[in-house]
Amino acid sequence: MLSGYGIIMLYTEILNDNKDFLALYRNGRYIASEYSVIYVRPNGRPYNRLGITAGKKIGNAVHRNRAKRLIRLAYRQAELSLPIGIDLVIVARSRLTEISSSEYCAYMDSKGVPEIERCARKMMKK
RNA sequence: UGAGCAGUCCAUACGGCAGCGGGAUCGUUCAGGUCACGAGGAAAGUCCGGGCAUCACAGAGCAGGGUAGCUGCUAACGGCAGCCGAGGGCGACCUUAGGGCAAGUGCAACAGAGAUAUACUGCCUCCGCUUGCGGGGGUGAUGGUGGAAAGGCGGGGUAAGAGCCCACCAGAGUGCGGGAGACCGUACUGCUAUGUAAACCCUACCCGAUGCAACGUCUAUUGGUGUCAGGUAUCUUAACGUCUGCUCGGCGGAUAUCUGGCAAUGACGGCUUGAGCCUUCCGGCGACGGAAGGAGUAGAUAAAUUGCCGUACACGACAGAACCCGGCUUAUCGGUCUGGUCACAUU
RNA sequence: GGACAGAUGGCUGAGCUGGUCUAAGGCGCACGACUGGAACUCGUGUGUACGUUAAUAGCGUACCGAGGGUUCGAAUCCCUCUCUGUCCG
Repeated sequence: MLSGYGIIMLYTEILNDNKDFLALYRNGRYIASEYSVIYVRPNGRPYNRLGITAGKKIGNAVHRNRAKRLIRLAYRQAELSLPIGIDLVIVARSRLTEISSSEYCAYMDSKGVPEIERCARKMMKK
């Protein structure tokens, strides 16, 4: 239903309200690595919501754009294997600009997705 | 051949697969297919100048801000071009906030006798006597200090000295000649005037304020808030509000309360063809102007150009549009071409 | 995106109508006094780098975010950058 929106394909909307970001930072679970920090929280909706943060620390506008692209790419590839009905915020870290996209996709496949699933399941039970 | 100077242009290229943004079109009302297009020379810093929009417009003055050789170019500029002066370089050429302290005021620490006017050490002379001291006068050459000591240097002159006089140089004024002008050249006069205006200031010229989160249209909720209109009560012709900060002046009577409308939220518009770019010709030393012809859809809104693979080489820097232009400044791996200069060699 | 502020020792914070006499003052730190021992209080000292030196002493030079300029002289005035922070109907 939201495919016309572009960036994200199937079940995902863009998260763009500052309140939602703050709520996730406070109440969500997080998975940290040297490339990124992923915040997860169930939202009780029939679709997912994704937010990306690329702060000033990462570098100039070119580097920030690259970080966002990499995260979007990785999310798109991992989307089908994710549970539906969660909010995600991915915060980029400065190491992310130094690696290639395949490296980050591999990380998401092997570690990111299972961790997100685990966190989501735990919080759903509550 | 080497060194160096000034400027122009380019910003890895090509192919394959997957993907993104708005648009057109097919299809159908919702998936999707097809097509072409899709970041920069600085998109940056926000340092200037405009366009555009809203507010205010009877204006006038002061304050405040900016610019600073001249002539031009331009929509405009603190930009650019040419020229002048000063400084640097053998040279091509480069640098230059470059009006006025000779209108007034201020400041100039320390040092030094003395800092914008003086007399410590001196030099000369007169008087007195205890004969190397005291007093009067002349002088600003000498000594040291300082960023700066009353134009500089040499000669004449003198008791000693001094633009007191003379030559040359620097500066000022006046006349004449040249130039569009900044200025340049020259003659005479006069006898000289410290630095600082990126100190106040003076002179000339320019400047209304706010910025696309401007602003316009539609729309949900109306409790408070703001604002506009009307009613009621109170106070009065001076206050208050507003017009840029102030003054004059103009406009609105003001405050409280009640009723009604509007605003916010969200969406859409503003949003991209523009003082635009390229080529040729004409005018101009040039910036630039004119004419003819040609090419050409970035317009997002947590924000689009990417990921992977292959080939080639110089192994790829700085860096991402957010209303739009003209500059300036700063960052930048390198490459390309053009025009001068100097040195050496050969002819 | 736009409009504005600021940057001074380890920390805080004056100096910003240029002057050479020290970059005030407070906190902190070190040492000493007070005490049986501490705290409080009082006193003295205390930035960094380089050079000199046997030397941790003393002396000299430089440094007020960075780099230029004006000036005899700059923390102060002017210009260009860097960084930090604030505001937006």
